[in-house]
Amino acid sequence: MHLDLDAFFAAVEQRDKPSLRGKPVVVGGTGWRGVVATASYEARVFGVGSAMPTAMARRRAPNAAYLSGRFEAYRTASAQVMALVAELSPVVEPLSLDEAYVDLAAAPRMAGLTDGASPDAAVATVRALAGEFRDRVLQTTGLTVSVGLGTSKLVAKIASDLDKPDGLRVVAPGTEARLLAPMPVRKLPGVGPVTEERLVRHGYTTVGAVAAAELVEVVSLVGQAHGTSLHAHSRGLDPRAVVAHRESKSVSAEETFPVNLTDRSLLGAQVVRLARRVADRLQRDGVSGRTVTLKVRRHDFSILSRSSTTAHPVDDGATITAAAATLLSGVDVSDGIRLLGVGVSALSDFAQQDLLAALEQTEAEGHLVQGSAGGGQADDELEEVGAGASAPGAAGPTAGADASPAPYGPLPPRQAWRPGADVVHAELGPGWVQGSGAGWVTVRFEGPHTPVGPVRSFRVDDEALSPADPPAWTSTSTV
DNA sequence: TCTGGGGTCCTAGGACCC
DNA sequence: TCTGGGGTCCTAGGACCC
Repeated sequence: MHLDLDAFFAAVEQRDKPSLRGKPVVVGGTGWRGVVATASYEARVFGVGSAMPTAMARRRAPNAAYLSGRFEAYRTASAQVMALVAELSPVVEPLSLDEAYVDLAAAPRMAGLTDGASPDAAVATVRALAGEFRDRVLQTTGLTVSVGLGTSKLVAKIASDLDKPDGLRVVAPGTEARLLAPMPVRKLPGVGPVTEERLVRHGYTTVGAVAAAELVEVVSLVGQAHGTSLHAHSRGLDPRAVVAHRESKSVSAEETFPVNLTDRSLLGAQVVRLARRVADRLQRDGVSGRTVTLKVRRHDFSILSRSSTTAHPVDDGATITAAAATLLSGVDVSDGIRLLGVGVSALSDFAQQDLLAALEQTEAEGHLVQGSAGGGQADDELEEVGAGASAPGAAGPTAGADASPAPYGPLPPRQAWRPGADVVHAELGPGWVQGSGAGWVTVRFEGPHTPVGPVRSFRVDDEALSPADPPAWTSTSTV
């Protein structure tokens, strides 16, 4: 089974904000350089879609609500759904906050039905199971989910898209190739704009056309690995297993600036911030990595990357900053830098290493390893890799004090008063930010279980107004 | 209209080793 | 004396996904 929450971010917003139900809602970057993450179905009518620049969306749907997103609320809703998924089967592969594969062959309810002995019974059982699951998701989260079921990941994923939104589709065993054949090649996961163009240019417009081609022909068009899987997928074949626990292979942070940057000291300060974010997450996850990568998007939108690999894994901000700053020093920034990114890959399990190193050291020297939080590397390693840390603004031991001034331009609007954010007023209670600017915040006072609420405006520094946690959504059904 | 942020996987070339 | 073939690791770029 493949499941996919419908217009997930926008749906959570409409659930929690009664005044937005039935209205066009766009979640994503709300600044000049923002893009759309999710558009509600009402917004899609206007031609607004994912990955579209927000500026374009505003032209197409000027009356939509533009919200910057509340990831805490999305994470909570996602966790609730994933908990329900876990009741179906122990083998679940999450793809993102709103998508997952479930191996129903490992589900208790399917015992004895997946050996092909009785396809009809299997289809019936699977349909009932999926239907009940969808009911439970709606009941406990207030969200609709589309599910697809089939004999492989490929088929399940394509199926979940067919009856969207709020859909349930089962593709019976043996009917896969027939279902796929008339579809445009672009429908196959892994076929993007470039591959589509290449295939269509050679006459392969439908999945069936690819299925009828020789493997060597497909491989010659799109490459060995891609060609092999594409050819199999076109025939409805997909041997990939549902993998429950996938180790992450890289950790990165990147940021597009409001204006292009050419000043090296400003860029250096950004490298420090990004490296610190990456280090925090590495330490939180208990991993470290040997390869540090600097990503640069230039004024013309082209991307350049530079990487360096060290002998020992690193996870601390100062070391990652030093490596990234050295990489940046070799990049021409004179034409303007639009985005910087810092990443760490070639990850290894830090926690285990840490434990071992600490144990050895304790035994050998009779004291515990000292170091930064989560850091347990031998001191000489840190010195070796960190040597030559001459990054502009490279944080020394005083790092952590977060009182640094904004590195460029005017301060952005307070995080707490971004459009869509949850707030609470001392007298008027909970609400959410409709908009802010010119020293004022506009708040609508309503919650997931209230009627559409009233709007009031306040000075941005009004002490009665403060940021709030996302409102709790409680099941309305008693079934 | 002017393009986010977090990832994965693949390819190709060069260095190096046996 | 000039040269094979296979393998690993690293770097850079690119397609694709949500």
